[in-house]
Amino acid sequence: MGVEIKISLNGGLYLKEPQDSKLGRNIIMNSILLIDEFGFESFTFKKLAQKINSTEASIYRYFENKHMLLLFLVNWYWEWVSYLIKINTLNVSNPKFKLRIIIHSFVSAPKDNPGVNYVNESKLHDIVISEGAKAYHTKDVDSENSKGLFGSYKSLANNVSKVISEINPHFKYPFALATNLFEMSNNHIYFAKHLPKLTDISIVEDDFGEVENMLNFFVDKLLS
Amino acid sequence: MGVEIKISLNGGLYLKEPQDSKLGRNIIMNSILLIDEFGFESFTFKKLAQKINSTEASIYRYFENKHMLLLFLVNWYWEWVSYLIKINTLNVSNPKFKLRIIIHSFVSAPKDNPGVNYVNESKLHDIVISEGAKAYHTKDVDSENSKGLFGSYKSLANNVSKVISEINPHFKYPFALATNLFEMSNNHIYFAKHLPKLTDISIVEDDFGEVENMLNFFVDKLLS
DNA sequence: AATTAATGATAGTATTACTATCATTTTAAA
DNA sequence: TTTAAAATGATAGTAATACTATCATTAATT
Repeated sequence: MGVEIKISLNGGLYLKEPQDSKLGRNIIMNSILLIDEFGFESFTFKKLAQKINSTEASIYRYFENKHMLLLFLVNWYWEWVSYLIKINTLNVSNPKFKLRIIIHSFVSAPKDNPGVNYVNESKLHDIVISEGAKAYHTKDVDSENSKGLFGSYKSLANNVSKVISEINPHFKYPFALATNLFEMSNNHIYFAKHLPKLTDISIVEDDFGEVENMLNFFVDKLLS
Repeated sequence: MGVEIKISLNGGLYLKEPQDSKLGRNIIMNSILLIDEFGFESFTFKKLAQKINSTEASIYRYFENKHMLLLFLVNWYWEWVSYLIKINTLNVSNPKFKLRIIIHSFVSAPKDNPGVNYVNESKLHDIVISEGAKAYHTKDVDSENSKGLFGSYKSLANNVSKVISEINPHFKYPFALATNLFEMSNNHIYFAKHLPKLTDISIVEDDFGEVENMLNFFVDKLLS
């Protein structure tokens, strides 16, 4: 019943597609809860197995290791944001307006949006904020990148960079600005919560409006 | 012989001041080399002990664990950058000019600068770029922050934010811009090397000039 | 020369990150 | 409906990691 979204990801991220089985979806759902609860370092497949009444061995049949699982989640997240952006900008042609909607889509994505029942998008957002950078800060970046394991993020960045270039075709840094918007959003939400001296943003009751305003201000200034 | 710099850091970062003993300095020096070589995840105190012909137990007398060691290194790095900025801007009063020098100081810091013999500043810079974000993306941020373990970064951000506010007292995001300059610098150097589709920057022969140009461009636009 | 501090050597423990094997259950095909 | 195949569970085991503890030795200090 209702609309079902299935997000398709690079096959190199998993050993067996977790979205296609009950156990797989359970792994996704509860890994999000556990990583959010304990942090990525303290998260283990054993804990996850216990939580879902399964075994380590079974989880290893889906994911090579917890790093791959994190990569999977992060890619899932960016694909989902891409999807949100797509539907939110469907009939919008003005690029300036489009970029505003894009920013709103990824800053406030998890709040009030169509989701998938086995994914808590809000907690997944928190994970991307707190642990996302670890997904690509590895000794294996280059080999993982060549396998396309960062494809979702790259494709999103590419799309946003196109809108930026539409607004100002002479702007020299469309990709850097695009990625910087994502990184800044995540960073300053994190700073506001944990290292407030590093930002001017404050967050009250999960309202990321100030972040959105800041990004819009940056964009306006930079592309003028 | 020559000028000696000793960088003083929050005592909570270590169990025993490593800069004061031969073994301690050896730990610092070789941990930088090993983390750079293997990446933080694969770096262990055992490997380090072997490399310096010492023992795990001895290393544990200096640092609680490898996370603390990383925090120490990162703080050391930011203190060192602060020091560079201070001497490079000694007689500069124009804040716009000052900010340019600041940017140059941290982007190209490790290239041609007075250093400390037991620290390879260039490799330490690489570590900050590749692993730095892990220092504060932990479940223990809050408690570590309350102990002042991110003090060096915060104080640097504070100083830079002051210069930003001098340039434009009406600018609403001096702290966010300051930290964003650091994060952007590190991120885009990393992207240029490993995920070039995420940036417009390219780096040829360790010349970070393009990064510097980009940051200067951003600053000029945003503060105008 | 005596005392204290720093380091080394060695051993041991709990946890992690897996891999392997076989039994059982579920699903799909004939 | 039976049969085969695929998925999962149960159990065991291994190598490495992240420590802690104890005692011996060496170096520094008084």
